Amino acid sequence: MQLPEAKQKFIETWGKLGSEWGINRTMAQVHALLLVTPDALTTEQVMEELSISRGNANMTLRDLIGWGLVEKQLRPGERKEYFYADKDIWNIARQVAKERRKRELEPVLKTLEELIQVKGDKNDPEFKTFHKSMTDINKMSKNADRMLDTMLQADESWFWGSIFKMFK
Amino acid sequence: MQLPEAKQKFIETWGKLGSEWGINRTMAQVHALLLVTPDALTTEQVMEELSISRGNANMTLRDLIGWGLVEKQLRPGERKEYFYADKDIWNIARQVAKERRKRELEPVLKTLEELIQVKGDKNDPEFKTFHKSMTDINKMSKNADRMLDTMLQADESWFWGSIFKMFK
DNA sequence: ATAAACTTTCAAAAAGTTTTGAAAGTTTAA
DNA sequence: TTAAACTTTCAAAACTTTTTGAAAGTTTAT
Repeated sequence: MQLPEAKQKFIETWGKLGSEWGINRTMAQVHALLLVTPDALTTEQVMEELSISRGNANMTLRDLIGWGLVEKQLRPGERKEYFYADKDIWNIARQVAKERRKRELEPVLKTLEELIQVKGDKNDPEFKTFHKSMTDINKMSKNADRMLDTMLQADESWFWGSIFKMFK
Repeated sequence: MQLPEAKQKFIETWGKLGSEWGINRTMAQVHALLLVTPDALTTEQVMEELSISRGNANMTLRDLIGWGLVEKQLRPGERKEYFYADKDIWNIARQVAKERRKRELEPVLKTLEELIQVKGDKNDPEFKTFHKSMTDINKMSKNADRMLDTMLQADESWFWGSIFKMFK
């Protein structure tokens, strides 16, 4: 397999993976393209490489910036904006975990707290089952939340730091 | 808030969460319904409670069985099939992690192995960036894979067992 | 102030996904 | 074997999400 074909395949794979995990396919593809490109690209180049429209490229790049995965670069003497992706995969994973925690885990935790407060007849199996499920899910989500929090600070954490080293 | 309303809200929340994570909304909703229902339900009851069609209910229940989240129960002397969801949230999480690992992580690892083999000019920045990204992503995915594997066996593992207890 | 270079917006269209429901299939009891 | 009870299938319809592209907006240089 040659480089251009391999790039194509990676972009396709990354896009598919993204969409399976609730990330827009094009966004994952643009990210993949930037990941295998040594230097920053313009909107124009992204449009060209992936055959997507200007509007789509622009929106997707803005989203990627919102996720903290891509940065805008300005070059002295040029009007065009260049887009560059951080290539450190550990930073990428942290960034994604951080965003999803904020965007998805937090709202669910809020709803669960509310649902746990619902009062009912302690002898009603319906109520008992409901209440137990809510309590259990809440507990586990809170744990996941705390765990993520700890892991996201792994740089500074002796404990997780040493655990991750085990997997290097 | 009263129980029926609370159930409704939970079903809605769980469905939304599911779709944000690449799981079909209805599937997540049916699962949520079964999670807050003490006993097994028939296809008919699921259709009724969620106002969905027979075909949809049937397919969704089959999918849930495929994910290992729901079991079919047969009652002596009855023709109908009953569906019951395991309510142990830790089992649920493990099951989902296990399935997604198999369905998504494994194929990506396979593709990455292939892309890492691609040969090229070691002085070409294009090639260098591509190769480094592939190697890094592969490393991290393999780690995630091994970590999941370890965690999925936590029951039998002294090490992770004791780590999880910290978060109880 | 003007025009060129570039970015952003958004309504409409296309693409993709999910749902429906009627028909076909299967199993069981008598 | 037949009919009733139940389950499964799948093409078409409904719905959701994504993409397009032309128009509007912004910035910069002269």
